[in-house]
Parts: sequence; structure tokens; C-alpha cells
Amino acid sequence: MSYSIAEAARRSGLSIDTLRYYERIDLLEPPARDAAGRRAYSDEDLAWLTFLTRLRTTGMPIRRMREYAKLRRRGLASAGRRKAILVEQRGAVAERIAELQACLEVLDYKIDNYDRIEKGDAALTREASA
Amino acid sequence: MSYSIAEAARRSGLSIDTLRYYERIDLLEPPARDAAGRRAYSDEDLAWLTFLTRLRTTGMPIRRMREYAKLRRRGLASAGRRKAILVEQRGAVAERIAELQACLEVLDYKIDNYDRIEKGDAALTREASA
DNA sequence: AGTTGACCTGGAGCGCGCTCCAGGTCGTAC
DNA sequence: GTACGACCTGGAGCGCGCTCCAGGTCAACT
Repeated sequence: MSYSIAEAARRSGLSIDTLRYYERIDLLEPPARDAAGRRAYSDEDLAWLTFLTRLRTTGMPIRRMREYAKLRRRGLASAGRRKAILVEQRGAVAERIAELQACLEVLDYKIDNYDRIEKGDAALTREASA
Repeated sequence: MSYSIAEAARRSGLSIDTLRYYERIDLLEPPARDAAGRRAYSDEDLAWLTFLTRLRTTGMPIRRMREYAKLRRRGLASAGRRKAILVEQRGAVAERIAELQACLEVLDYKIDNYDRIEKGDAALTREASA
């Protein structure tokens, strides 16, 4: 199957502009073209886009994704370095999750204080200003 | 206690420039000044900065933090709206954690594949290119 | 034949969150 | 008294990740 840029955008959740942008900055191999010169994305292109959006969700900077993309183009020989990038990213994600969980606790604490203020606990007035 | 901008930066983990920037954009009440006109941050200022950095860590945009800061200046009457902001943010953080955990699984899957490739599993060659 | 609409290209512009700079004022140490 | 270093102000600049625009091509429909 092949997909127009509009369809690829719809399926990947990226905008048309972003698809062209990703191609421009070498995140994405230039897709095939139809007879009229229009982009025709393959299922593999879409799978790659899906993976890219995952990496993006993890907070990986585009610079790093480009590095990964470049390695991918070199084939199997680069598997080790690609794995290293993913392992590093896994660590970063785990750290980020821990960080967010810590913040969640702070939020819960604060929210709890606001609850008590609503119930008229005057002793918390000072807390309310912080 | 009061702290010079350098000391406040050290303690908050923000840069001196960022402290002045936060003040400029109304995230931070202008701190007191010493006789020479230099900023003198109080412990309360530092506590607020600590909270701000937590909010930042959760990914709250500055725009929203300003809103919260503005409400805080209005005192107790705004407690309800401040709480609402924190509750919303708690939801956003929980969602983000879930998202990251899903990505973690994808990363683990990919890393696992790379492990197998290293062990010479030729059947995974195609996978390696993705 | 004309209109529409999806697509094309190259390049400019934008919102975010800082970060850096020039040029100046103070207070302390030598 | 002068050199230094920390601080001050207003404003420009930057890296990121898009997003938008002008001007054009092409295929399909009426």
C-alpha cells in the first residue's frame, strides 16, 4: 500500500508540514513519488514514522533521532550503536518518570492543603499563599 | 535570611539570568533590595522558586505558572482557582507518566531485538533496519 | 476550457524559555 | 585612588520544533 501525504499525516498524527520537514532534515528517507511527482508513503515509511513519534514522546531531541536515522541507513553494522542510543534513552525515560512521580507527590500535598482550606482550616492560611 | 542573586541561583538551581527573567515576566514578586539596590531574596522567595521549578518539571508552560502566580497575589480568595490549576496539572502529569511507560515498553522491545541480533539471530535482520 | 483542490518547492516566521551582551553603578581590597 | 568583581538595566539573540506562506504544477470534474 502507498499513501498520499494527507493520508500519511492522518495515520501518523503528524501534520503535512511536519512530514515534509522531517524529510528535509533527514529524519525520514524521501518517500517514493507517484507519476505526478507527489509523495507516496509506504507502510514501512509509516512504521518508521510511528517509531519516530514514540521517540519524540520520550523527549528525544531531533538531533539524536537524526543520528539514529543516519545509523539505520548504514544497515546492520550500526545495530550496536543504535541499541546504545535506545538504552540511553530508556534510562532517560525511567529518570523522567521518577521525576514526575516526585512532582506528583508535591502536587498531591498542595492539593490536599487546598482541600483543607476549603473546609475552613484557618491554620493553613499561610500555606495557602505559597 | 536573605540571599544575593548568586546565592539564590545556586540554591534554586536556576541561572542568575533566569531569576531576573522570571521577575520580569511576573513569575516572581520583585524581591527586596539591599542598600546598594541589589536583589535580596528571602526564604519565602526561595520556597516559591522551588515550587516553580517543580511546576516546570511537570511541564507546565510558563503562561500557566504566571496565571497561578497572579492568583496567588490575590490571596486566599483565589485558592479555589489555584487548586483547580494544580488538579488539572496532576492529571496532565499522570497522563504523561502513562505515556512514558508505554514508550518504555516499546524501547524495551526494540532493545530486546537488538540483543537477539547481537547473538546472531539472522531472522531479525529486517527488524534491525526498523 | 475553466475551475477546483491536492500537492509541490524554497524560504520566512513563530512561540517558547531562556541566554547573552553592552554599558553602567557600587562596595571592598590593595 | 584605583582595580576588581558582583551586581544592575534594557534589549538583542538563540536553539528548538515546527508552521505558514507565495507562487507554481498537475489531474479530475463540470
